[in-house]
Formats: sequence, structure tokens, C-alpha cells
Amino acid sequence: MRYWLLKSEPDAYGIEDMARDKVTAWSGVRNYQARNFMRDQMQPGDRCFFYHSNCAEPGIVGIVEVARRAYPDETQYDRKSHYFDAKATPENPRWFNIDVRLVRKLPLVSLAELRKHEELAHMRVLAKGNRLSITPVDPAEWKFITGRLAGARA
DNA sequence: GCCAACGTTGGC
DNA sequence: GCCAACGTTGGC
Repeated sequence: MRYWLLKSEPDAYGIEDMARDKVTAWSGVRNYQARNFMRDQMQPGDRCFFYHSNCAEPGIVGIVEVARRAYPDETQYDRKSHYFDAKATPENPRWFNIDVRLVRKLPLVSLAELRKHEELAHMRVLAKGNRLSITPVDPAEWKFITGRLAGARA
């Protein structure tokens, strides 16, 4: 079992949407590295931090788990979708998504907080210029954040 | 709104 | 295969 971090813009789909839906398709990912993580590595039961990006208070706001292994992303075939891809066909899908299920919401662990800790210095999501929306998280980093940071404030 | 960093595209 | 141009991401 592995650990990951999933970014989402709260204006598009935030932790409150996740809390309402309980399970959702993590569709619309249009980056090959992120796709490959989903398609080749992410397994049911893997745990992921739910991270709010591109917003006033970027940071970790919850935990979700992989509920279904990767399958072709339906939005790639939908001409009306923002995520439509003319080069994708059902015979030759280009994009894949997993499903995720809410485990729990967390009190915000902000980006600024994450950056304070030497133990997290090598987190992929903190690397300069990082834009990848799905990144692996080391077990030690996961343990540090869930044990020492999450829930540390009221 | 700014802008650095990145990924993709397409001409050559 | 190179690389400039372009569009996007995302913190600030």
C-alpha cells in the first residue's frame, strides 16, 4: 500500500464536495506523469492526502483512499466536456482515472506549515516549480503529517 | 494580477 | 531531435 497527494482547486472540487459525494471519479487529469501514477501504481486501499491548490489557503484538508483501480476517463470522449480529447477513442483510451472515497476531513495543514519541517523537506509537492497534481508521499512523511501535524489545532 | 516554472506543440 | 513559442499551474 502506497501514499499519495492529490491536488484539487476548491473552486472546482473541494473537500466539501468530497464530503458530500463520499466517492468520486478522479477524472479530468491531463498530464501523462499523473496518469501513469493512476494507471500503473495506484491500488485500492492506497491512502491520499486531499490538497487544496490555487486558493487563499493552500494545504492538506483531508484524507481519501483509492476505491477503484484506474479505468478509462469518460470525459475524454465527451465533445461537450472541457476535458474532451479528439485523439482518444474507446479502443484506444488515452486518459485514465481512479475513484476515491473520503476517509476523513482534516483541519487545514497549510503549505506554510508543511514547509516549516525538516522532516518534509523532500516532499515532492514542496519542490520548487512542482505542478504535478498527483505526487507520491513517503510513508515517513505520511506518518509525520498524520501524527504530528493533522489535528494539532482545534 | 504577477510571474516563474513547467509541459506540450509544431516548424525546421 | 532541437528548441522557441505558447498555454497552464499555482504561490504570492
